[in-house]
Amino acid sequence: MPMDDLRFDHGDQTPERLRAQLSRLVGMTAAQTQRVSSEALRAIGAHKDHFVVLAALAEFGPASQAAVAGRARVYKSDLVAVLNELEDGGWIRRAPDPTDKRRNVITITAAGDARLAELDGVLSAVNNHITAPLTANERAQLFSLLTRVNDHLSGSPDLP
Amino acid sequence: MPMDDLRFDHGDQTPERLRAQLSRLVGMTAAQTQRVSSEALRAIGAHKDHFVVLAALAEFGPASQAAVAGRARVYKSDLVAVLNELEDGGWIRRAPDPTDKRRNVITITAAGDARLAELDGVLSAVNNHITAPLTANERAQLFSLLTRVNDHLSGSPDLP
DNA sequence: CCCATTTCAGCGGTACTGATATAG
DNA sequence: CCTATATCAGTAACGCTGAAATGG
Repeated sequence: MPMDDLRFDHGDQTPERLRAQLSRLVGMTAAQTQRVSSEALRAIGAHKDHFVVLAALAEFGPASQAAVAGRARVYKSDLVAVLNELEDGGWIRRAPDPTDKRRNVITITAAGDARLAELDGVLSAVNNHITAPLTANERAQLFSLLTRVNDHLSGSPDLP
Repeated sequence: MPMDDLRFDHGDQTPERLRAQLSRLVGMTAAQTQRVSSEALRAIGAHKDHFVVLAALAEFGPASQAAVAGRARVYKSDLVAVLNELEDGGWIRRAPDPTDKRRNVITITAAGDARLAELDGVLSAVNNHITAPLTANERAQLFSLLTRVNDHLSGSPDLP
């Protein structure tokens, strides 16, 4: 993986190195947001992967576990437990694919749609709490900037 | 912890829920940046905490472990191992405080200053790589927005 | 007696890797 | 024979908690 050889432009000799590293800043922010969001989700018996998986099913329709894993960007190995939990809640169905016996076809249920709406509500409240000090414009800016960084770093390779 | 009760403003009925959650976006970005940055640091035998601790010592001068932990925002319990490693490298000195026998006084060495410059260089390159698709203005914006979110979420309470 | 400091031991959740069995 | 799928087992680093020992 190539790495550009320019130095980061802080004002020159900086005494404030501690606040100057983006990798640290984004890491700290992620830790805090994850704490808030998983707290809120745990209160209703969910994890964050529940949301992504249900959202991927609602958006793209029924699919094999491998396809869902790709769309939700969850590792196939981790998806198994998530689907077990979602199945136990009655939010998805896991049925063998008649056309390819290796595959399961995952389908979201009506209860799953409702659950997704519930999770969406909780996460939206979390996102509002997180971005409380920002204006609507600034939220959109932050979102756009992070999306660009994210797309640049991931290049969307398939997860193993 | 209070949570605002407004719904997050996405365009209304969104089919793109997967890309619409800031908590997820910041989490994914953090995972990627951490992977890149810890890879780069491991190549020279360092972790990210090495940088923060050395930077805190360089910026604020010698201090007790508790003070360093507060400034670097590293848990006191985790700091112990970090200081052991930094001491083994000759980058810091750990000496008992004569005025308070509970404390160690941590001091950065000349070698530590050089090591800090090395780590700063590596991390700056990493940050440039991460923000490669952004203009200088956009980098500054992202930095400012994240800082505000971060300050809002942490409120800078002391770590245990 | 209570509080501060250092250290150790452990936990829970996350991203990630590898191996295995089954089937195309 | 090689590849894909679902599943299981396990790892590493991280953020964080709790308790013990020593000393103010």
